[in-house]
Amino acid sequence: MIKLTDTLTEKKVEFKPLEGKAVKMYVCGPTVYDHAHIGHARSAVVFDVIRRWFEYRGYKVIFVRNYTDIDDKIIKRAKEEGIPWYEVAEKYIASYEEDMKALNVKEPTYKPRVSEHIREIIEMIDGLIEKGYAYESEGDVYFSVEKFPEYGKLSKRKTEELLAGVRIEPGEKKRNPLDFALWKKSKEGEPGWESPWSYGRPGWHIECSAMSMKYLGETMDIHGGGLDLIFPHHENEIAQSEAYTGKTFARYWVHNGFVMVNREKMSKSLGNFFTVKEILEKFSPDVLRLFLLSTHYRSPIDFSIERLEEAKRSFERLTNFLRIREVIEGLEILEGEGSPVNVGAFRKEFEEAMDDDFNTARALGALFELIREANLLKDRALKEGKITKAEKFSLLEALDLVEGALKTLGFRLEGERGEKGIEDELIKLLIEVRGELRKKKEFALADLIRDRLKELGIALEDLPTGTVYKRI
RNA sequence: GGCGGCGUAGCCAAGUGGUAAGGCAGGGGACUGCAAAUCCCUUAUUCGGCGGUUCGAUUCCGCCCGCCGCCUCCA
Repeated sequence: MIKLTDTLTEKKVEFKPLEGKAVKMYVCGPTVYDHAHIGHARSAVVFDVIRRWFEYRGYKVIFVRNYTDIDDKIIKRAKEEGIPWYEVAEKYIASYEEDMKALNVKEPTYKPRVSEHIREIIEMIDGLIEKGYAYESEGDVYFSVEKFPEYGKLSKRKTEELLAGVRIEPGEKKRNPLDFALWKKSKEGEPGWESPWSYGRPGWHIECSAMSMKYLGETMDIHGGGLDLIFPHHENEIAQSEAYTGKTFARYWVHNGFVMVNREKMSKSLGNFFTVKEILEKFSPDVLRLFLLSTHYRSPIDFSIERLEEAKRSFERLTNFLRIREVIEGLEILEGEGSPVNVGAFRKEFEEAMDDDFNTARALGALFELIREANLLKDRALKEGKITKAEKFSLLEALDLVEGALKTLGFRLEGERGEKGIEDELIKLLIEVRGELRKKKEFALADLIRDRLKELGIALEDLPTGTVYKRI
């Protein structure tokens, strides 16, 4: 049973799918006017893990992530760069996808773009006008918030309170200051599409409603995104969608916390952001992922290079463990039972943690605990040079669990088990030669091999059972 | 001002009405020809402060202090 925290009810609830063993999931993707930063990465990784966990639990996940490829910022950027808006969009979609691939975020089932769904959007706006929820005003179309009494239910705001803080702009075309645009008439020289109201473009919120309905139907299971989207974006999505269909739009709302820098939200406007690309130049995607998953997805996480350095060392503890496989393979088998590691208990703890609102921090904790126990057994066996069948089996089981669990969490673990290539064969040959030299106590030569290999990025470790290597 | 969240060891971070997971750093040890790496052990009588409920609270309630977010575009 998977539990998750639903923003709408503000409670941790049991997830029950709308139909069968399927999860219909929509996550708000980026507005593509710049490279993604770590905040975007967090959202992407968090929902990637959620998706992967549902799949691990046997659900078929239909995952939709949109691209907002037409909006004011993109138009502004196009002017700055002196290229058409669609080239800006194209460029940053490519950049985003490159990042997602690097981060090992699974490909969504659908990746709809706003500009390719204008027809659906117009249809929906038309329907909302027909039902009396929206009105046209000088080429713009607005959603009438007062027609939807439940407005504010997601963000826990009352329309009166919202009105109190509103400043009336001069030349306002809205009937009510809280009304939001469904369609915006294009200004001179701006891109747009023909519609019944004007040559214009969709407002920001309507796109997600129209596109999610196209791919997921009128009601979806999970709608996700960053906390900052709750108001007004998701609130508006609920209003227009539920007004349109008369049905529940999303059955569960899931929101991830912010990435902070010096206790402030990482954002474009504050300029305190690190792009995914610049971080990946210094740290592996797995390290970044471990950093992001070391805190519960709903809590804020403070970003810094120091934190990443910590995550890196922490990650090494995981991968070092995966490398003990070859060590235990070489041990002599001893009669008897011994004291095997109770791997099942750790698997249970890991799964329970993940089932409990995707508690990755707790789940990772369980893996670290297992690693300590397994290392303990390994060290003892290594000292004695012997291991019982049951113990060996439990260590192999532990290795499988840790490796499998990490992969389920989306870690790549590339190169952690040693690729089989000519390069590796050559390294093994050098290790063998060095081993012979060491036996003859020709340490100068042996050390030369070790030093030269290190210069090439291959670190040797002399263990009681032999020498192993890893790339650094 | 309205709404929401947070405050757990040097740092990061889980967690529960019954006496504090895990990671990093620090200290000690094992292993080693030397080294590097690795591994093990160890570090909170205590969970922002003050009251209350309770046999018992870090966990529930109230107040206070500090920090953050949303209320405008934002993952």
